[in-house]
Amino acid sequence: MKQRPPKLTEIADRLDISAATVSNALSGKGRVSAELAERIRQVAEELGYVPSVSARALRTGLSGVIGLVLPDIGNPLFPQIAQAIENAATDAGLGVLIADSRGSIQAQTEAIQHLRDHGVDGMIVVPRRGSRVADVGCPVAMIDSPSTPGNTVSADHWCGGFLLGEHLRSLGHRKVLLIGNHRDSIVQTDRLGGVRAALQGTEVERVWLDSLPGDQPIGALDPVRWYSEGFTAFVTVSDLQALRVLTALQSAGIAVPSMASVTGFDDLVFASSVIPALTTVRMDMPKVAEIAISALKRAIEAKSGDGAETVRADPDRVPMTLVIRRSTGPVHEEAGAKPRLPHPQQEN
Amino acid sequence: MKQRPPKLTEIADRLDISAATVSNALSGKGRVSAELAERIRQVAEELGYVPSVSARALRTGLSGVIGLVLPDIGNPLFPQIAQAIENAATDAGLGVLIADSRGSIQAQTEAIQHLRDHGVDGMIVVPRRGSRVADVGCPVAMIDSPSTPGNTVSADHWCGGFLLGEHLRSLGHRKVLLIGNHRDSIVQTDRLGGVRAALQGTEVERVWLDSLPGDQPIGALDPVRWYSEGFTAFVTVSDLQALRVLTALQSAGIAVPSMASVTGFDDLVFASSVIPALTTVRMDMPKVAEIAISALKRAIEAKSGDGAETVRADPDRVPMTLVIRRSTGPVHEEAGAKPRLPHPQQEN
DNA sequence: CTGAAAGCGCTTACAG
DNA sequence: CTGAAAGCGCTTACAG
Repeated sequence: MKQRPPKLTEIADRLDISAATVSNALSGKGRVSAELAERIRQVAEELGYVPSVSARALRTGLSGVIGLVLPDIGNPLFPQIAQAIENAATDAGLGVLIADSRGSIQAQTEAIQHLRDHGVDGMIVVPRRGSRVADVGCPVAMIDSPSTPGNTVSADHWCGGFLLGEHLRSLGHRKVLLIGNHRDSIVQTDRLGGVRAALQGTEVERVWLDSLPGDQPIGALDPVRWYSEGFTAFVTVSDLQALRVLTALQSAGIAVPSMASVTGFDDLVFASSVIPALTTVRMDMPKVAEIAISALKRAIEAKSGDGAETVRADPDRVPMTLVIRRSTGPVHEEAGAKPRLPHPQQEN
Repeated sequence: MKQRPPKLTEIADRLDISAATVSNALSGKGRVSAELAERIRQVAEELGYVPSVSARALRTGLSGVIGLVLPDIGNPLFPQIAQAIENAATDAGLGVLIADSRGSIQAQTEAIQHLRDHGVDGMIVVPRRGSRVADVGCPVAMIDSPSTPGNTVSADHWCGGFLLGEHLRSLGHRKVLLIGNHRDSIVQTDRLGGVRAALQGTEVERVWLDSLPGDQPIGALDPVRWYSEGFTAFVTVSDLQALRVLTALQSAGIAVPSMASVTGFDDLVFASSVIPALTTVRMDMPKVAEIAISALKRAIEAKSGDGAETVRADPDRVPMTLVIRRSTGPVHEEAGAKPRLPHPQQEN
C-alpha cells in the first residue's frame, strides 16, 4: 500500500538525463531547453513528485516554514489572526508552525527558542503587552501597535478609536465612560486615546480594570452603578468586555441601546449574533497578515544575500473599520429621539 | 553579529573525537563511555549546540513536526483545541504546523496534501461535519465524536448531554427546547441525544437551525416566541447559540434564570463573563490532546518499524464536565421556588 | 567503547 | 543547453 514518494533521480532515470537538469527544470531557472523542461514537468506531474523539504532545507538552509508566536492562543482574537496568517502564508508557499507564549515573558522567549530550534526561516510575533523581543537570530515581523518601537505592521488603533468616538458624539452622548483592561497595553491606550480625542468637549472618564479591586479584573466591572451616575455610553477595549457590560445592563433592566450605548473592539465571532448586535471596530486582518508575510519574505531573501537579520522596519498602518450595529443609538434626552424599545426579533 | 549555529563536527573537533561518537553520546544510545558522554554533553551545552532538524529529517525520515487540520480556524472552539494540542505536542518534543480546511471538504483535502508535502510525520485532524478523511499516507489521529468511524479520541458528548439533562430535570423544567445547528453533525446529535435521554417523561422538542428559513441559521432563532409557547429551558449545542438565546430573552425583558433557563456547550471564553454566566458542559481538552498526541506518536514509531500507516484505532472517550452557573435555575411555578430577580452585581 | 564511511535527496557552482 | 561532482549536517550499520 505504502508508496514511497518519488525522488528526483527517478524522474531523471525515466528520461535518461541527469538529476541536475531535472532540478533546474523544475525550479524554473531557465537553464534547460523549453521542450525538455516541459517533458520533465510532465513526468514529475505524472509521478506525483513532491520535492523533499528536508533535503532542500539541508542544502539551501531554508525550510519554507515560519513560526507564529502568539501571546495567548486562548485569546478570542487569536482565531482571526491565525486564520489570516495561515492563509497569507499558504499563498506564499510557507508553512506555519505555532507557538504559544502563554503566561510569562519567559515562556515567550522559550517559545521563540523552540521555533528556532525547529528551523523556521523567520517568525511573526504578536508580543505580550509591554514585552520586547530580544534578538532572535532570524528575521522577525512584529504585529503590535504602531507606536511600539520595532513594530512591523499593525492596524491603526488610534484612528479606529477616533471613528468610534465620532460616532458616539454624533449620537449625542454627553457623558461617556472608557473602560480599559490593562493600562500597560499600548494597543488599549491607543484605542481609548483615539476615542477621547474625538470626544473633545464632552465629559469623558476612563477606568482601568487592572487597577480596580478584585482578582478577576472583569468582575470589577459595575456598569449599573456607572449608569446611575449618568453615563450613557460605555466604550470598552474589546468585545469580550462589551459583552459583559451589555449583559450586565440588560439583566438589570437597562435596555440597550434605548437607555445606554455599548461598544467593543475587534468584531469577535459573537459580536454580530448577540442581541442587540455589538457596534465595534474591526481591523483588516488579512491585510495585516499579508503585509507581515511579505515583509518577512523580503527579510528572509535579503538574509540569504548578506547577513542582515534585523527586524524589518517599515511600519505600516492598516486602517480600521467602524461597524455600526444595534448596541449604539441616540441618547433619549436628545430632542426628537424617543426612547426606543428593544426589538429582539429583528435581525441585525 | 550573526553566529552560525554550531555543528556536530565542531564539538567533535573540539574534543578530537569523531562525529559518530558525538552523535551517539547526544542521542543517549549508550554506546559511549559515561565520562566521555558527559564531556560531550558539556561542550555541546557550552557551544549552544542544536541539531539541525533538516539534516536529521533527511537522514532519519522523521521531521519531528506534526500537522493540525481544523475544519475552521475561525471557530470559537479552536483556541482551546489548538492550545491543548500545542502544549501536548511541545511536551512531546513535536512542532505543530497548522492548516485550515475552511470551506469545502476539498479544501480539507488540499490542506492535508499541503501538510504532507511539508514533510509532517503525522497529523491530527478534526474533520468537517460528515466528512471522511481519505488515506493520507501518514499516521493520522482523528478527533471527532465517539460514534464516528475511525475516530481516535474524543469527549463523550452524549454523556455530557445527559449530565445537562439531569440538571435541568432536577430544576423542575417540564417543557424543554433543544436547539441544534446542523442535523448532519454527529457531535451535535450526540449531545442532544444525551440531553433527551435524561429528560425521559418530560416534554421535549428539538429544532435544527439549518432547516429553518433564512440564510443566517442563527437569525432564525426566535426564543421569545418559544418562551410564549411555554418552554422554560433552552438547551443549545454551543455557547455561541446560548449567548444568542440569552441576549434575545433578556432584551425582551424575559429574565434569566428566574423566568427561563439557558444552557450551552464548550465553555467558550465568554461563558463565564456574561451575566448571568452560562451553565455549560466542558470537555477536558488537555486530556483529549494528550491522548491524540500519544496515539500519534505510537503510530509514527510503529511506522518506522513496519509499513503500517493506518489510522490508530483505540477510541478513547474523555468524560465531560457539567459547569453549573447562573443561567440555569429552578422553574418558578415550582412550590417554594420564588422567582429570583437578577443580581448583576454579584460575581459568578 | 570508538571511528571511518556511506548516504538521506536535493542544489549549485563549475565544466563541457 | 546539459552533466559530473561536491556537499548541506546528520545517523547508522559495520569494523576494529
